[in-house]
Amino acid sequence: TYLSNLVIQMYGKCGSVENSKKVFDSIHSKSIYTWGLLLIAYTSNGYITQAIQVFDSMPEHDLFSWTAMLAAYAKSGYLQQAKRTFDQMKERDIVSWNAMLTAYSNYQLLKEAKNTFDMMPEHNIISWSAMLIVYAQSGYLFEARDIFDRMPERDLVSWTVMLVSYSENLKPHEAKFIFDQMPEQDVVSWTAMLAAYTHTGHVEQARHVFDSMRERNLISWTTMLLACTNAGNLDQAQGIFDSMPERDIVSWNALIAAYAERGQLDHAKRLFSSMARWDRVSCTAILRGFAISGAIEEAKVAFDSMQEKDLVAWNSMLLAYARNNYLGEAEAFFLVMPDRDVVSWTVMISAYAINGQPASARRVFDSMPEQD
RNA sequence: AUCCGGCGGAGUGUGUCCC
Repeated sequence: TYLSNLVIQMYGKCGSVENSKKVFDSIHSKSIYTWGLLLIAYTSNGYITQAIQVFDSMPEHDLFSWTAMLAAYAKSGYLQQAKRTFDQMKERDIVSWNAMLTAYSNYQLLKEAKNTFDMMPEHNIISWSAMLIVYAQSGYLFEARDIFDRMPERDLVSWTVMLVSYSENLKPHEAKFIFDQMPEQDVVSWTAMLAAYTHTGHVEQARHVFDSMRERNLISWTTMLLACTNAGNLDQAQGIFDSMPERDIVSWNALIAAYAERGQLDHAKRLFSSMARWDRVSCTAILRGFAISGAIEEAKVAFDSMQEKDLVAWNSMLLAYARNNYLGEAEAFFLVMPDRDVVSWTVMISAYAINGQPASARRVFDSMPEQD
């Protein structure tokens, strides 16, 4: 059983949840600890349905399983369920409080995050970091900095969070200042610094950071690739891509999107067809390339080929119709969309407005449920 | 034998003056 537990955990960490389950099933006397391992195998690989099943089948729950379930709900987009789980807990420790807090932080619910923070019996470095993030992401950079200054202790992660906060608010110089002050740096903070320059179009500095890194991983390489594409240096980006020691679907998608955005469909298609597999980001990127080139039918093919379409994909297809003056198709498409957000409405309304049909624009505008 | 079941940090796709 000792060994079996280890094996469940090992498979879980490798993403082989089926194997975790097999080993689990082969164990006769399952401890709460064993149940917990299977639960984590599912939650950490995004299998929310199976996680719920395991949770509901467990003979008893401890703090670990409650907290794991709470976090799993939050990560899968079920914030209400996460909250309900939290409320049902008989006892809570700082980890479960933090899980609830970071859930709110991830959903950018500043008020709820702050309430949770204030209600917690104690705080640790993770609680402070979560608050820092939610303030920074809500645009309250000064408050975020204040939290950083008031934190009782800081570690590598808190320093990096502060750096990223400046980066996300497009303040690369402040980010660099933090970077230079950090007691130590690792590949994550280096890459965050690289990203700060990338987002703001400082290719030279990005290049300098990249060249100074003593360790690089996939993410660093992809960020450098983006620094080139953002500056319009697609040849350099391709060069980076070609010299990457390894590539994953994100790096492929990044380069495809860059070609697609500039209407370099031949390059985009060449890459796309060389990929081992596609996800909805790849498909949406190539869709956009078709749309920009006016190849509306091929765009639709790309759209239809997507396994799971999200709102971004739907909006991209809507925009493909709208930008190519297929207004009738656009509205028909708009009406069958399973979901609409402010982007969908904006695209639809401006499609009519740009085409000199203010009455139709107005009609769509007035049919919006909430006019934000 | 420091770590070794639950919480925090970096990369890809959609609209938004003008261009």
